[in-house]
Amino acid sequence: MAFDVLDILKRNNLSVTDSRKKILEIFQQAGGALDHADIEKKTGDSFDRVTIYRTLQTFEAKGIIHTIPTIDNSILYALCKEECSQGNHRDNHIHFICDNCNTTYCLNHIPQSVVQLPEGFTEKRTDIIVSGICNKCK
Amino acid sequence: MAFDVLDILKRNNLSVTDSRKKILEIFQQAGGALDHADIEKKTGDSFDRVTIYRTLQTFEAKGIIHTIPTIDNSILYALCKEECSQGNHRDNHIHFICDNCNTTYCLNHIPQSVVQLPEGFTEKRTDIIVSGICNKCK
DNA sequence: GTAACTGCAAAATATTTGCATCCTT
DNA sequence: AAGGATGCAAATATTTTGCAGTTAC
Repeated sequence: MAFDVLDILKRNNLSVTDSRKKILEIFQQAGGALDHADIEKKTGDSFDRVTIYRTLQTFEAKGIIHTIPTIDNSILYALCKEECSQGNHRDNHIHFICDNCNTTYCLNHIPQSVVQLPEGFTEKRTDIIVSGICNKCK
Repeated sequence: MAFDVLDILKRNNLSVTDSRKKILEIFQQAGGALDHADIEKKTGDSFDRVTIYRTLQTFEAKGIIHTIPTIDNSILYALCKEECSQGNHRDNHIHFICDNCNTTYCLNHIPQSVVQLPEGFTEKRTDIIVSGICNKCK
C-alpha cells in the first residue's frame, strides 16, 4: 500500500509530501470516486483546503487521477488505471453513481464504439454515467 | 416562436413573465445547451442573476429543461424534447461537446441498453457525453 | 385581491491567487 | 542550498436565502 503510493509519486516526478501520500491513500482505500469535500472530510483537518485543491490539480495534470462528469455541481475524481499513462489517456470508463448511498463505482467494462456520430463529428473521449441503485443498496 | 414559448409556460402552469419568456427564447435560438453564464450574457443585464438561477430551477423542476453532466465544473442546461413529459423523464440523450467551439449538441440517437451492469445494479438514468470536434470545426 | 415572481441585499459556499515559510531532494 | 510545496490571508466567483415591492391572473 505505502509502496504503491510512493511508487506513483516517483514515477511522476513528484516530491513525496504528507498531503500527497495521504490523498493517494484515501483514493486507494475508497476504491471509487471522491470529490473535494469527501477528501477534506477524510483528511480531518490535517491539511489546508488550498493544499487539497492544488494536490488534486497536480494529480490530474500528471494523469494520476481523472475527473468524472456529474449531473450536479460536483467534480468527482478517481484514480486512473495503469493503462492511462500520462498523455495517453483513454478515459472511456463507465461510472455508476448510486442514488441512495451516493457511491461512485468505476466499471471497467468498456463498450466498443457505442455511439454512432453524425457525419463530420470526431470522437475523442466518451464518458458514460449511469445512475440508479447499487448492489449494496438494493 | 413566440407562440411556442407561451405554450410551454402554459402547459406547465407557469405564469408568463418577461424573464421566463426571454430565457426560453434564448434556449430555442441556441439550439444546444447553455450554462448560467451563457444565459446571463445573452440576457444582457435585463434580469437579476438570482432570477436566472430561480428560473432555471423552476424549468428543471417542471421538466422543461434538463441538466447535462460536464467534465469541468459547469452545469449545462438544455431544452427537453417533447417526449420527456413531466415526471416521465427519459433523459438518456447523448450529448456531444466540441473541444474547439465549445458548443453542446443533443444527439437524438438513443442506444438501447448500452451498458451491461454487474449483478445487483439497477439502471435508472444513463448519460453519455462525447467530446471531440464537431462538423463545423473539423 | 391574492398568490406568485422579481430585485436587492446579504449570507453561505466554493475556488483562486500572492506571498512568506517550510520541506524535499 | 535551491526549488518546490504548504499554510495563511485575502480576493474572486458561485449559489442560496430573506424580505419587500411588483406583477400576472
